[in-house]
Amino acid sequence: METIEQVLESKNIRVTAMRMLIYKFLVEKEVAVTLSDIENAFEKADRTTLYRTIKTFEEKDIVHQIDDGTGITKYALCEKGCNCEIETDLHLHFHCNNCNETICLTDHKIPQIKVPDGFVSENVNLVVKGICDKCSG
Amino acid sequence: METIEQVLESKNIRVTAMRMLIYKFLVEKEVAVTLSDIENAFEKADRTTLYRTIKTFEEKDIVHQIDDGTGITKYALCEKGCNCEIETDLHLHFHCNNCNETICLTDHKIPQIKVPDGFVSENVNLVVKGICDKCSG
DNA sequence: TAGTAAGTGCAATGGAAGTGCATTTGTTAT
DNA sequence: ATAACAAATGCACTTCCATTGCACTTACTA
Ligand SMILES: [Mn+2]
Ligand SMILES: [Mn+2]
Ligand SMILES: [Zn+2]
Ligand SMILES: [Zn+2]
Repeated sequence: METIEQVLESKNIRVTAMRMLIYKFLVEKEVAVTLSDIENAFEKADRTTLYRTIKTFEEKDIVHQIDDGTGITKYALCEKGCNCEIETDLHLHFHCNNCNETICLTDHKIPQIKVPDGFVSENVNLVVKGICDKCSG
Repeated sequence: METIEQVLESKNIRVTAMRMLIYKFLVEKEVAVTLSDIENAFEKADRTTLYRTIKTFEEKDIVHQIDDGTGITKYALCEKGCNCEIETDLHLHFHCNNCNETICLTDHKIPQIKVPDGFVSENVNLVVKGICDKCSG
């Protein structure tokens, strides 16, 4: 089991208190989070710091951004061994219309999508909306 | 061939100068447009009017909204006989990373997406990003 | 341990979306 | 045709999220 320090170090970013806390927060949350979510969890910290921390995490492929159509960008930890660097996010995302939460369905890869002649597909964003398992129960 | 008046009347909204102009603008554009695009095309008109016009068009299923991941909502005319009322937008959208334009691929329907047990899929947003036919030529 | 680079906090900005209210325009009934 | 009503438009203002500049603090490294 890798420690948080080890994760950060392996991504070549400095280990700071703030970063460790935010990383831990993301691990514990099982759903994608907004910047406001993080803000609410760390009221003593400055918004800008949280913002830049998550941006750094994004650049270093620690988290990936999710646009679930709510208009607010969400973030979730990349899975171990995910290679965002090479191609973006192959898995699909599910947004619950009831509880308003968004989760990564990392096991559900996006199928090959055909595009017309002349078009070149570089990546695909796929968001399914509906009712999540917790809400449909 | 239906006139613009006839289109608007068939959707039960009042025919006004502004609405006809915006409708015409949308027909001529072959790509999805932002509110700013419309704003730039009609500098004499007030933003609010344009905003509310497009919202009315959306409600009446004259246009549909597209979230292509750029963070700015775009709009495009619904195809004749498209039934947005029943289910949202079955076709996929293509966003060009080069010219930054987004188009409807109305012939390319979104495939059935499997979700895990307990999840209920209500609708799907699928955006393919890459290079469009004009830019790849 | 001094010097440098990176991280953090505060203040301010910008863009897009949305709303309240007064005015104008279109529709309908007399 | 005109009055009465409803819908459309214009203006001003607000809110929310994202983003930046700059000063200060903390962490690395020579
Ligand atoms: Mn994900
Ligand atoms: Mn479309
Ligand atoms: Zn739910
Ligand atoms: Zn293009």
